[in-house]
Amino acid sequence: MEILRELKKLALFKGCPDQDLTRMTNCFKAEITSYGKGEVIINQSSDAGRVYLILKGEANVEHEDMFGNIAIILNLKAGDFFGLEEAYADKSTYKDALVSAEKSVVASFDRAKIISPCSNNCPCHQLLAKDMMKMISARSLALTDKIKHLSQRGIKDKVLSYLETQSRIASSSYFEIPFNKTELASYLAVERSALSTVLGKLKREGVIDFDKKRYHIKIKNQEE
Amino acid sequence: MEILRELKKLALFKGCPDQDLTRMTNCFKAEITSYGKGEVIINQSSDAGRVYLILKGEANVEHEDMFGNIAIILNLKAGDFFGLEEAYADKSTYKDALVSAEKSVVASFDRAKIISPCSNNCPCHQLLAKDMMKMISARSLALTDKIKHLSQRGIKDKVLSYLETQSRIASSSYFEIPFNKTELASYLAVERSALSTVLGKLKREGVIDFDKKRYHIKIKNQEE
DNA sequence: CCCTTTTTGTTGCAAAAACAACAAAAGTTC
DNA sequence: GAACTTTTGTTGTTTTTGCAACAAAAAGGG
Repeated sequence: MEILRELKKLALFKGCPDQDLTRMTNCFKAEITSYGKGEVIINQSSDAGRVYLILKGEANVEHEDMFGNIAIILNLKAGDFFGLEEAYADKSTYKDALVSAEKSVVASFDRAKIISPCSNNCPCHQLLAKDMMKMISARSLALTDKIKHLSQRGIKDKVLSYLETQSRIASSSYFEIPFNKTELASYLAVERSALSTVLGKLKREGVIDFDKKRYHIKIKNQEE
Repeated sequence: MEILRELKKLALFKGCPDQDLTRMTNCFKAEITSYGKGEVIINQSSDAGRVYLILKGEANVEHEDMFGNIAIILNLKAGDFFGLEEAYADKSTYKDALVSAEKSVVASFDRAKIISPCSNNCPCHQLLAKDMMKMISARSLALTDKIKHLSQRGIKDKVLSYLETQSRIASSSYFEIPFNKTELASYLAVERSALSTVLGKLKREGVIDFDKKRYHIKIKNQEE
């Protein structure tokens, strides 16, 4: 089965023998779908019946507010999930949309099977529960990081806060981000053209350098 | 024991018989401490060895950035925890501080005992695990809500987005928020005086009314 | 009740961001 | 490679926010 091959690549299932994986995917009613760039995987406000797991590519969690503005909340990569919080917190609808950011492959599972102990007594299910806990916790910490970026006073500080976090994640002053300039503006909740101006200034000042999605922090903020 | 009385009031432990509660609190090495307004319960960057549970009063999760600006990330009430994400995601330090927002009573537990199945086989421990999952998920959703407020274009939209969420939580157009104006500015990451101006304008326009920490949304944003 | 501290509202000014419109550059498609 | 689409940078104008300083109001503490 193709599902198996993809799942096995993820850290989440690395401890699972094939046999157990098959049993689990059956139990979870797993389904796999491919999406092209910009395709909506699941719509904002729709029924939260399934949990989604990115197998390949990337997807963005997006939110449209009452004025029609669309903000990118979070970028998800292979191994990341969507909808798990709603499942555990028992929310009946998603409050955000999941949109494929490039060609992607996404698995979805029956939410009820994921959150409650399986009657089939799947061997890896308990292990999985702990991993889920870890993933939700990591998500929560990531959201807190984002709040710190958004809490910065100006565009310059917002973007530097974000880039420094990305640099830390990559453990290098050279790194690639998952957003183009338009998407970055949406992620940081600022005007695209204003962001462009600020980035240009930072480049001219020699603080950072960038090309496409690749960035380089040349001078780090040396306080504290 | 005093601990018992306080714990029993929380939804988290409502299913637990006294006997099991006692066993658990011993097992978790529970400690209880009282704090006055403004007192630091746990410092940013300190070792993340314990998990904190608010028993009485309120506390704020605060973050100081490299410029010395302090932002209120989140307000915690009785029944809310701090440090659980770090425990499950295996982070060794807290990246934020926990500060008592008023007179409060806080329990703390050994993080290792909380996250791994107890060898004593405490009867409620498994039940607790599921509740933890629910709480972390709820936290994650709350952080996403906050990101939506911070993603709004101006102060006016930020504050209205926040107030509408609070109104929804209270299921009433009359509600009380946990922040004074200074704290609200810090929570929404805007200038206090600018917020004051905007709030005054919204009041004069008849959109909202407020007194101290009590607010009333008179005209709801009627789009979408 | 007086004194002190904290909170809140106000104002003028400077700085920054939003907005709009456009042009250049890069990427896609056929 | 020509035509089209998307992304990016630029500029000028308007609006908003940040900042600083101050005064009034409220809260807290002997």
